[in-house]
Amino acid sequence: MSRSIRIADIASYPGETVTIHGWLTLKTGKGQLQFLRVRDGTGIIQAVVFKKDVPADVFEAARRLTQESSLVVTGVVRADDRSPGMPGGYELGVTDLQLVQIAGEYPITPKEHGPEFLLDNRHLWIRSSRQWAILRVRATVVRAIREWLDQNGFINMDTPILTPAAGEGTTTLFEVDYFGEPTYLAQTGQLYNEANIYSFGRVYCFGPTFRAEKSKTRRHLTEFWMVEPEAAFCDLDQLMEIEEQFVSYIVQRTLDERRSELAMLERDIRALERVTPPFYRISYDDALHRLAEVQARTEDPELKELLSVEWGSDFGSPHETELTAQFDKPVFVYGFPTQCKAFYMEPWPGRPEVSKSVDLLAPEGYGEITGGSERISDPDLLEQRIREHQLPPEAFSWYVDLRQYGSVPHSGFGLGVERTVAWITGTKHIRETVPYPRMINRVYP
RNA sequence: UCCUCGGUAGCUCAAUCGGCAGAGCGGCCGGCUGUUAACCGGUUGGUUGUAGGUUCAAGUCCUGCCCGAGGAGCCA
Repeated sequence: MSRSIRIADIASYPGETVTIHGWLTLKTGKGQLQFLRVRDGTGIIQAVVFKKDVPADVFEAARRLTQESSLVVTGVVRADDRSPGMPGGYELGVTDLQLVQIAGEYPITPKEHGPEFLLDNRHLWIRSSRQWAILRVRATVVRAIREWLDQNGFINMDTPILTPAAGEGTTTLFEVDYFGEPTYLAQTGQLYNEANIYSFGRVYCFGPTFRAEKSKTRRHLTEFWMVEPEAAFCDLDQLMEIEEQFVSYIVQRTLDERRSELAMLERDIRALERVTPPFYRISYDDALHRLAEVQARTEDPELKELLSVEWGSDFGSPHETELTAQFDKPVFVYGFPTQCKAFYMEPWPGRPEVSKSVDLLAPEGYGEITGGSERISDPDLLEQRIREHQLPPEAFSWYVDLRQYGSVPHSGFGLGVERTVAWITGTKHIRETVPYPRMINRVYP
């Protein structure tokens, strides 16, 4: 009876006979030699079955294995530079092999496939090595998020997913029949966070959020995960300091724990190693000047058209791409026009047309990963803004109420998990950064 | 919602001017002692997205619809 081990720990057992429980990801047979690539969830290892080393029925079983067949394989661990895997450098000289199940014809072959086919087979696609690596990075990112916040005085305070018709306008909300009354899936926990800081000081909510936008781009999901920290006695400058510490920690923690996964994904590690405080800070006005320069320089008429932007408009994806191309790590853009941002943002001192808002743009064209602001603390101004935005006052009465009892300057931001994982892993489309993506026209599987 | 491109074997694709619907991979059978998406030989595999139209003849041309991809807007 040999010891059962995990492939991740293979380097601890050179020369020993061990047993691995897993699945066949790939097989290349060569007469009396069968190379089995076996996956157990923790890693991948090559198991070599040589006809003369095993009983005839074991060799026959190895020969008959199909892709994704489940098996229990026993063999001697030996170092071998030729052996692929994760971690590589070791292989298993098979002495025994038990079949658990011969898999039927597996649809995902080691060749190229299109996105529609892969998404229809997402329940199988997650077994592929690239998806495996991305989702392991995601798990680390999620844990790093909680670690940093928990270690820096933020307390986790869950906010509701079923919400009344509040939010920031109802057009992008999914409606749910709540015992005959319409309610909506949350698109933010921020307003509740603002209530919670008066009891806990610094809080965060972390969960799925929902946007019914008919977006069809590589940066959008209808269901995505967002962490939203909120802090009392915190102005915009202090918020940016929190954000850069937070994001840097997430990236560095991922480099510590998931370096080999990032290498599998062929991510440029050095670009991530640069992600340390301080980040660049530019104002909206400065950003506008930079975009005008790019626009004047470019000879691409299409780009020229896409980059035209008036003072007062929010940036689109082309603007973010051009801006972030000028920096080698994340850049804050602060001080957006009041008119293009949400109703609750504090005005800039002496410039009411500008808000104390800040977006964090990831480099390499990944765009906005956080959006935040200092919130209005004055009850009269807040009520005025609610009127200006024609929001139903009764739905926001509790929110205004917060400003009656010890109102303080406070700030917060939201960070999109999928966009962050896409940036860190170098994944083009965020649909690969969540196990089961929800997009317009896709809720299966 | 708008713009562009696409839909042919399980998968990825080809099919010239409208003239017999093909290849690679996968599967199956056989061969091979170091394969890395192995290789070699054989074999299997089709309601060309859908409904109409034009034509002696439509994968190919025309019209509607459905589905997908990339982008815009909006956003994290």
